[in-house]
Amino acid sequence: MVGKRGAEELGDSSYPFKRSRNTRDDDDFVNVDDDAENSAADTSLVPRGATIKFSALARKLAQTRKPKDTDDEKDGTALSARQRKQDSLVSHIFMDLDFSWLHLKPDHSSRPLWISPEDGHIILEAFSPIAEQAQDFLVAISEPVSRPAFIHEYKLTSYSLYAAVSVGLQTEDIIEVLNRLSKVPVPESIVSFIRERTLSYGKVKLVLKHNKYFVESNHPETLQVLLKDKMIREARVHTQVADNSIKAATFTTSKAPVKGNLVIPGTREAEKKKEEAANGKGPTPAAGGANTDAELFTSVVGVDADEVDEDDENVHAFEIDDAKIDDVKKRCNELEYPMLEEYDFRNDTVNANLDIDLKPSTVIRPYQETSLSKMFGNGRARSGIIVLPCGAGKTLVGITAACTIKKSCLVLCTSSVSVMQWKQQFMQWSNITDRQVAVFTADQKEKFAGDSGIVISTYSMVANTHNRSHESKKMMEFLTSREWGFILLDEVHVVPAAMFRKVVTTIKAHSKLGLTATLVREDDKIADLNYMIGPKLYEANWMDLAAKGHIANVQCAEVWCPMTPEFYREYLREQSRKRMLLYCMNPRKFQACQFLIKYHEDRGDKIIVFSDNVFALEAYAKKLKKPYIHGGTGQVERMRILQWFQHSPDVQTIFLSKVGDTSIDLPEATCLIQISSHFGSRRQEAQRLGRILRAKRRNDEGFNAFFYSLVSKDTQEMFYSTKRQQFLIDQGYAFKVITHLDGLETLGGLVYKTRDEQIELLSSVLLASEHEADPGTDVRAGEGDLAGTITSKDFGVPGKMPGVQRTGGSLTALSGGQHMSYVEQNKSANKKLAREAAPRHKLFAKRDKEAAAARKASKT
DNA sequence: CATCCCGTAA
DNA sequence: GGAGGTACGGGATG
Repeated sequence: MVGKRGAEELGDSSYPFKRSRNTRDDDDFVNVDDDAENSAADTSLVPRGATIKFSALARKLAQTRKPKDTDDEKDGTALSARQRKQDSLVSHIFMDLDFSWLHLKPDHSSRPLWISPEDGHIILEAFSPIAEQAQDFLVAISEPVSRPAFIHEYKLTSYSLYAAVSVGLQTEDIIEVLNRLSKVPVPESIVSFIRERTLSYGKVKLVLKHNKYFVESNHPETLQVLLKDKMIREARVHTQVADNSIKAATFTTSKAPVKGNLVIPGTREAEKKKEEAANGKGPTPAAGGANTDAELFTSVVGVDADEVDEDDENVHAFEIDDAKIDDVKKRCNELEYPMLEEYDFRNDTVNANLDIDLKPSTVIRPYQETSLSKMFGNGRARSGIIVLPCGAGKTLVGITAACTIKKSCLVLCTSSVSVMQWKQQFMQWSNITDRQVAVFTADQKEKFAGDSGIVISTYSMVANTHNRSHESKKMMEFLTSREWGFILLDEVHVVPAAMFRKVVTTIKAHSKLGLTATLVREDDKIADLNYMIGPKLYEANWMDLAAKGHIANVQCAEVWCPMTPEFYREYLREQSRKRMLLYCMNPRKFQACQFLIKYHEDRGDKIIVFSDNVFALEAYAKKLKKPYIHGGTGQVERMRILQWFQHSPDVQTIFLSKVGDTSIDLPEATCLIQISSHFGSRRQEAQRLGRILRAKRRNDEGFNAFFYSLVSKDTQEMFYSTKRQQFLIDQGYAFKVITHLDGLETLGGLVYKTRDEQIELLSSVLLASEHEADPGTDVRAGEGDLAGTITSKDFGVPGKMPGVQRTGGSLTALSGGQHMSYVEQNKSANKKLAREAAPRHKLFAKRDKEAAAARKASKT
């Protein structure tokens, strides 16, 4: 709905909803309201594929509509004829998505939700007084699709309902609350969808016992159902012990999965406990503890959470082969019996406890508490994923979780830099000693002392199975031979990659927690996380956090830089691979960049300029006399530049290539400029924005951080830019379009001001791109060599990149994003312009000749 | 440290 | 619907 979202839409195929619209015939909703106010238009959702404009139009059209319609064929009155005509008119606009037949509740205005009967999309009026509560609830049961300022869109999916169930919500409560919040009665299709999907959820568990995996259930029938599946049957391991009913030895079932007196450290509740203890009162039984969960629930739901009566005494289980865990989990998901992974860590007597706690001074923020309460809601540790924006303290959430579980813990990150950061954070926030935190990277292979501790490592270190040094082998043995209480997966969105997913199976852990800021990938693998790690337990709303001051408030802008005529002419002539270089090196973009740097340096901002293209990066940095770092920059040099940037008032601006996206620990910056950002990667865009979210609040104005994308007008860049912004727009960020920078012309020392300078630049660009085309040049070797332009044979072929253009139905339009839609108008005119044998600058005459000669030579 | 190889993103 | 062909990091090795 919001452009083409593909990758992150979970469980897309799983809708049983029919597209039929016979409801009109078999219900009498339409006859209920004689109230003129309840015109048909009000009952229409803002449907998929229709714009807001359409709905306004529909309202107008339907204003005269009388509530009675359709079945009075026999009347044949002029009225019903007119009605039919109008109906068909409206229907024509909405096509299949005309939901005007939905019955609107009399007090609909006080209810914030619209529910689409067809695809499970839920629209929330974010301006409603109870929007915040409704949002809490919706986040629990559905996937946020888009959350701009006023209208939020969510979507019910199998996975989201799975998540809802695993956080403790029950089928009827979900339906009840939905109904309470909705302007229309929850459509039957939705009710049955929820029932159907939640029926089997939570019935099967995956349990780790004595280093072996068991599929466990209270209902032997369920296991029989699963065993009917060939794949699962083959994964089963037959043990000599009684096959079907292993009585769990250590931590089966006992009783009631209520939160009991589990206290997550660092929370207000923990504070309370401490006070009580200090007052000598001793812990009041079930003080706070048992309540907060219920409170949380009731505050949202308005009904009491029933005591869950699971667990009769007998638990049935069968063992499965560790190598096939991944497949079995996947299969179970497909069979609609997703396996819960819960770790009853407090009753685990097999694995040694770890003496770890948060430092008394550490207090966690409300949203961190919320996300953790989803994880520990029933007193056990649920596996799952927590999504928090960068800079919102993901690390602390992970550490707090580790402090709650108090068992051996394995932390996995993407780079060795972040390994060190995690260690440092562990030392900073918790009372863990240096000896208990072991680091496992290429240069450090430590083991912790004692029988429990924390190991921090990288994915590649653990996933790599071949070609290991002796020490690594020994270390791996250490990691794989033991049972881990808890595994923390940093940047969890990388896990679905073929290599990294191996870790999930090779390491045996009772519970897993994935942390990420951007749960999107440009491929379709993100859904795999659901069975690999677990459901998404919590996803923060960036705008909320910004509003509450936890992360910076960012002003986003896209700066449109027109191409100079010379550059544009070359752009139109060139093959796709050189095009990109041309629009990166557009002199006007140079100027815009210079202007913005100047402007923000004067304000006292720290500025980071990103460029994916190393050639452009160097050219810009050298021209504007700023330090730059790219992949080829040595470690020492990097540190020096970063030190300058952080401490020296003289260095306010640095230029970074892709290195800055990951693994460089960037100091705080308040302004970010992108000069080349290719291939619409939403994750990269979000990650870069995250670099400035830590910015401290400044009191003097509303925004305290700035994010600019420089885009050459009328080039493919516009196209990718729009796509890249999608994620942020869905998070509620509004991109402003700046077409003119005030005062740019008068800026002193403006670069490439004269035409001659521009042409010189152009020729150097063309020279470079020629040079780059030489076969056999090692891209990595050359400093100053043109290190690679990304190309694709589809690059720039119209119609070849589906889904990048924003479609009319997008709610993101409401965020101001509609200005972003970019379609290259009148392409044929462009081509024509390019074909016309306009006189080119004499500088290129020679080059053209050579190029022609080269082409000829290669043909023969 | 440079070099290889591999893996990843998009 | 899928490959694209590049910048980058990590690990192992000499």
